[in-house]
Amino acid sequence: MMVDNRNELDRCDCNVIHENVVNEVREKMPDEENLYDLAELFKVFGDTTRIKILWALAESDMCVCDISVLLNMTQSAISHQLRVLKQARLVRNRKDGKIVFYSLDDAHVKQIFNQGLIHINEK
Amino acid sequence: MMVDNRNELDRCDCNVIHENVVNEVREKMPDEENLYDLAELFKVFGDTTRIKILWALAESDMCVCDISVLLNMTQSAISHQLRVLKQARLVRNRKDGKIVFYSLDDAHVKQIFNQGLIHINEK
DNA sequence: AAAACATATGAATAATCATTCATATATATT
DNA sequence: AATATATATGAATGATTATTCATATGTTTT
Repeated sequence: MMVDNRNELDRCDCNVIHENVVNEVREKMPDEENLYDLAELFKVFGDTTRIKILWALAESDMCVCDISVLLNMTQSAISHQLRVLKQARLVRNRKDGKIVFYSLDDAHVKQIFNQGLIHINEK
Repeated sequence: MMVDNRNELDRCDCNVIHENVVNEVREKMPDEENLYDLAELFKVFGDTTRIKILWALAESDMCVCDISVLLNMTQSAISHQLRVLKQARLVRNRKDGKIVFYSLDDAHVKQIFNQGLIHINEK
């Protein structure tokens, strides 16, 4: 009995229309892992509070309290988001007595943001 | 009676530590609207399925069915995500009979993705 | 030592959202 | 005309997550 080896997968409820296109694109797709990491990075950028924090830190190092005042949000909310940013290795912190200063830990953030703004303001 | 006009806001449960820093950063912050739009854009990028679709379309125009097969997902799931991408003006479509072809509607997407990959692979 | 302060964090809540399922629409084929 | 195909879409569901609240930790001041 012949095996059905068309490019038709169980999850897809339609037929392949352009098999060559699919195969060519498949070859050029980055690794699953890279695409996952990329989505995770953008997920971090996809929140107004975190965008604001990053933009602020691009201007100057700031302590948690300063950021809370700047964004008019509770210290707790800011601390939680700083943790997310730190886990994504987008910010780092240094302690000075009871004050903790945060700073940007990536030179590309501003560039990525500017690229995004270009898209937004284009149309 | 004196008005308390320190830079202390009701939402923040701590005192300003570096008022000058806060004021300087505040001046340089982009408009609230721009920051919101930026977060919205990155929110769209912050999903593996959408990242994959965009990356695929950067290689070649594809119909909905092709994309479903490529990503091994249902046509419905792909259609829903294509709608999100279209609303974000990241893709456009053209109809050819009963087939609908989607293509990238923005030249910067690939650049933004590459910047993101640089961050990911840096450390 | 006690009080005040800056920050961190766990649990709860509310909101958002990706996918699925069922079905609708539009076009092509028989 | 009837059937098959490609795509779109509304509702439901389950998962994720941003903020709040309460509280813990660590440091400084009195």
